[in-house]
Amino acid sequence: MNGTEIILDKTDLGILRLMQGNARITNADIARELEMAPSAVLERVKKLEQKQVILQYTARINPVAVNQKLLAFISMKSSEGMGSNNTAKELAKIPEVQEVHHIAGEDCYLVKVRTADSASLMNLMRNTFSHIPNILSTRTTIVLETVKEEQQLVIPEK
Amino acid sequence: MNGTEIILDKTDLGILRLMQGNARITNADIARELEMAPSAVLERVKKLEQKQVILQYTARINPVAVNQKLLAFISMKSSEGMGSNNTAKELAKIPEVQEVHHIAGEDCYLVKVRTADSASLMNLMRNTFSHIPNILSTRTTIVLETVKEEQQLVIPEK
DNA sequence: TAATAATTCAGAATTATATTCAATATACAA
DNA sequence: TTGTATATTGAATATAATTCTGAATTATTA
Repeated sequence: MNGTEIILDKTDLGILRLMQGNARITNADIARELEMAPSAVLERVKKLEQKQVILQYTARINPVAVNQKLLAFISMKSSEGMGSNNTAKELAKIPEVQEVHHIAGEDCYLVKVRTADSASLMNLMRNTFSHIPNILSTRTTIVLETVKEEQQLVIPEK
Repeated sequence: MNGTEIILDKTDLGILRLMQGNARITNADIARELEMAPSAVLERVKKLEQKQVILQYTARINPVAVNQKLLAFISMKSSEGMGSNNTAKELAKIPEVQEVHHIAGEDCYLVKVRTADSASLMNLMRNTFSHIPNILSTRTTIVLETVKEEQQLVIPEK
């Protein structure tokens, strides 16, 4: 028992479902949907934010519209011992790096990167990745086509 | 020239930057930040939505809070010919599947999946993936720790 | 069990924001 | 330059957010 357990009831899950689908939904609309008072919705939303159940409200932007056409996954081996993840933390600081996962198996990290094009990916690897210590090797996989990309979670009914 | 080119000016990019950081920011606050009238912000936001520059407003939810503790990447080979991506489309329909990418190289698809635990991943693969035709082989990589996960884009200044 | 405390909620009042619209301004092309 | 389309402003109005209070429910403790 570490005091961090989070218990969410049906109403909370309803709020999360609505906000995951549309973060700009008004409290008033949530209230109508869930048949409660807007003030009560507001209270719950604030609590969900405080408890870090809601991590962020974000607008998903079309990468092509802002000239970020290239998506790549990079597998990286690191010479770091298990337990420390400084390499990962360094990677995480890079804005073009969207994800850093420590994975089971041969390769230590899986890194998701988005840049304008392959040339800028090269630059990023040469200028930025190369300054991060402990990277032994990298294997870059270019995405040719993205069929689905979102991180909507499956929120339980209850 | 296909009429679909999107030209964004400094103001649009400013709006996108603010909304990417906080989708629940008010138009009034955007207006203050960018020194323009709230009504003008509203118009631009609507256009950005129409043009599909803004794809969605979403709340990022802590996966642990809604019992989605397991994250995995699955490499899949498909017997489909290049060009058709029906397998990918089928995969995309599955709610637990967050991403489907067609990648260059040996494996045809990279699939990102989130479930409650390894048992439910097994169930998903046995019950759902197995019904999708043309999948020749899969290689599942379990994520041990996620150091960073977001899809904030690097939005150019101008 | 009874008393107390903590939560949760609804509703009214206030404040702030969204939205609409008409009037200007601006940009652009002929 | 002049006309045309587009974008912006500012005022008015409609909606929504927020605060607060008290009532009701739920948990906690003696």
